[in-house]
Amino acid sequence: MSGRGRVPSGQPTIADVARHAGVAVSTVSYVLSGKRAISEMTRSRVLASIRLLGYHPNAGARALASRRANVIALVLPLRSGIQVPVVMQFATAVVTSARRHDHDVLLLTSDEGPAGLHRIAAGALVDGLLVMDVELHDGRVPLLRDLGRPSVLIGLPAESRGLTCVDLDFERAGQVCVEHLATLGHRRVALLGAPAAVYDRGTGFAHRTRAGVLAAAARHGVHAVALPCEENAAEVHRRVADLFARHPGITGLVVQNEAAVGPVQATLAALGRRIPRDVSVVAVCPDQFAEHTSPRLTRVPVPADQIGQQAVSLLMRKLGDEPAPEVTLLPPRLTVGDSTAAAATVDTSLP
Amino acid sequence: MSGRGRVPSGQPTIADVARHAGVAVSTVSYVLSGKRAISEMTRSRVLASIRLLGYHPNAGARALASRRANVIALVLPLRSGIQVPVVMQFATAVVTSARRHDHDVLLLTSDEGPAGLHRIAAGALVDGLLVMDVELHDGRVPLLRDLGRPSVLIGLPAESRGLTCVDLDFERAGQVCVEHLATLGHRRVALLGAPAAVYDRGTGFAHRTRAGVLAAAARHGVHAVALPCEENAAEVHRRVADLFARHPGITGLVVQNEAAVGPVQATLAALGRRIPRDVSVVAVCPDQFAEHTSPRLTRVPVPADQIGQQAVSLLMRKLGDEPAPEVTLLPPRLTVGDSTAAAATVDTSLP
DNA sequence: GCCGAGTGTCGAAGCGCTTCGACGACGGGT
DNA sequence: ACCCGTCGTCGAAGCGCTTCGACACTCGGC
Repeated sequence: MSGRGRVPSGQPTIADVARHAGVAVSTVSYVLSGKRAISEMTRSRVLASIRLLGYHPNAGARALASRRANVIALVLPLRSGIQVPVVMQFATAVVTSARRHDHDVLLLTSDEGPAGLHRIAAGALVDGLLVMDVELHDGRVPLLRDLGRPSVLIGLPAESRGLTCVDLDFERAGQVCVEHLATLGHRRVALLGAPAAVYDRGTGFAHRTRAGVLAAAARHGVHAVALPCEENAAEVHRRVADLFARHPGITGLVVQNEAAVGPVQATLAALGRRIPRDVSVVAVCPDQFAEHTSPRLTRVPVPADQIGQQAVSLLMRKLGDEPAPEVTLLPPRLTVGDSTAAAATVDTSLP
Repeated sequence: MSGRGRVPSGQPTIADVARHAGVAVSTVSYVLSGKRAISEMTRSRVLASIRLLGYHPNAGARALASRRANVIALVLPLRSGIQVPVVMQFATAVVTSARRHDHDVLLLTSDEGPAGLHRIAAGALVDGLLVMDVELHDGRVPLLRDLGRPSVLIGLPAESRGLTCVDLDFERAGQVCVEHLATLGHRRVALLGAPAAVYDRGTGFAHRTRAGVLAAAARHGVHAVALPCEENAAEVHRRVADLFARHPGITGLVVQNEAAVGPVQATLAALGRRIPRDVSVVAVCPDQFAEHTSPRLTRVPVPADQIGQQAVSLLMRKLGDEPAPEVTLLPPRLTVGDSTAAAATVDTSLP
């Protein structure tokens, strides 16, 4: 036993590589980082040794010395009313693009609260943060401001100064839906929005969509009602039946809630209203989902991939101390399916 | 300017705490880790300084010195046919319980492949791995074996020796569903399983459920057919209609696919078969989902929370060098809803 | 009154990496 | 022939933490 040595980790270290290649440790480091010129000969010799020994730099040591962990945090919502598949799509998009920038992703849930963010950021476990599902008046915003680490929000709080935010332009999305219906001659439409709880906590995308719908309706002389919409079949049924009882002339529906689409279809069928003959339906939902319903939905997809990618790019820019725009809103794109058609002459004799 | 010093990070270090509390650095460390006895007086003085300075240990330094990153990797599937909400539930359960063990979670997607796992593990970014959606003959299994880091699989590969696996006992789940139907007097049942692609790649849970269904059926003298089931409405409709055309006597349905439940209900309605009067339906799906359908489903939930928690516990045990069982199968629990009832006298005059 | 077994604390040696300054070797301008 | 700038490499100093051995003390037992 040689004194107080601990057991070696087993993994080869940069010193092993240096020894094997017959160069200094720092040279190996520079080969890896490219921060100084290295002759082609040395370079290839070092790389060969690295491959041969199966060397992987120790993340902790690297983080300690360089003050960069090459890890970003992804703060996901765990709340009710979130659109699970969309969130999942975000997450994978974020992981994939982060890897493309040579970063890994640490998964946080908001339920550890501000303390969690603080712990992570202060402990230098991550270099920057990506925060999803931001509310209009989000308590985490001031925290992010003085966390001392770059961050990007997915979503748009009421006050975005000094922050970096990315999102779909939900207001435009709402407008686009209504404009599509208006063009088809619909004069009375309704928005089946997010669950009431989502509006209550002031989640941006729900409010902005509603605002867009109402604004576009007003502009085009369309009568519009907006109501929240829960995700379970029974409740959807009740709401939709009630809606048509009150407003029998409605011929256009904008559905914001992927989970509600199925029940809405079923309810319309039960009410004897066919899609798109009697009622046209536009949904805000993933393309993949829309393609699998019958009839195929006319929809405005939430481009989770793009948003995720964009968010990562912006965060990387900030990590590199480059300036980043405060607000990036991606333009919505409406894809016409088979669930919308020209408005029929109003037939008030419908049941 | 004092020579070659770099800019200090801004965060207080353990040395700052030690100085402030008037003790040695090592004493602070021992207060934090509890690995040596510290007098109550010193202890509280140190803790006060920590709080006052807002000290958070640097994760990199800690990882480097202790050879433990206090981070585990969660390897999520990104494939088609996965049950997104269930995966999400897993993920959150894992994050939450990991935090309870003072660990964070690094999110990996399998699409970086084995190289990704290797990079992470060799670089000591994580102490252990949690791998989801394991296939019967999963290519990652041999890799995990010689990765040199503890791992726990969620799912059950064909050969589980030397591994640690957690899952719902899907075989029993299948049995329980059939037994429930058999007890109610059903004599012809069908399993609408996972999408064909899921069987093709040999995903354990799908195969095991099918085996359980068929075995229980045989044992109870029930006639059973099992068929894969895609997730889009049109396809479901085709399959189900075809099924009843071929086997008009079927009165019991086991549906394994949350996404298929809605379309199945719609199809049955379209075929003029009422639930549960004409057809009883048992689903393998989350409780929350089952509660929101009408009628409320009889179901065997996948206890994603429990599985996730259990997986983390096992991984922690392995990280502490304690032995862990190779296979942990959680017993399924059937909850009776309103979608199953006693089999009606066979009425072959049905359309 | 002395020994041995704790207790509580300290100092120092790393953990594996990055980065800074230094320095020899070379080459082009004058 | 000389100086200077550039290129390629090296050595060493940390980064902030854990952990080991050492070293006072205190206390009970004989």
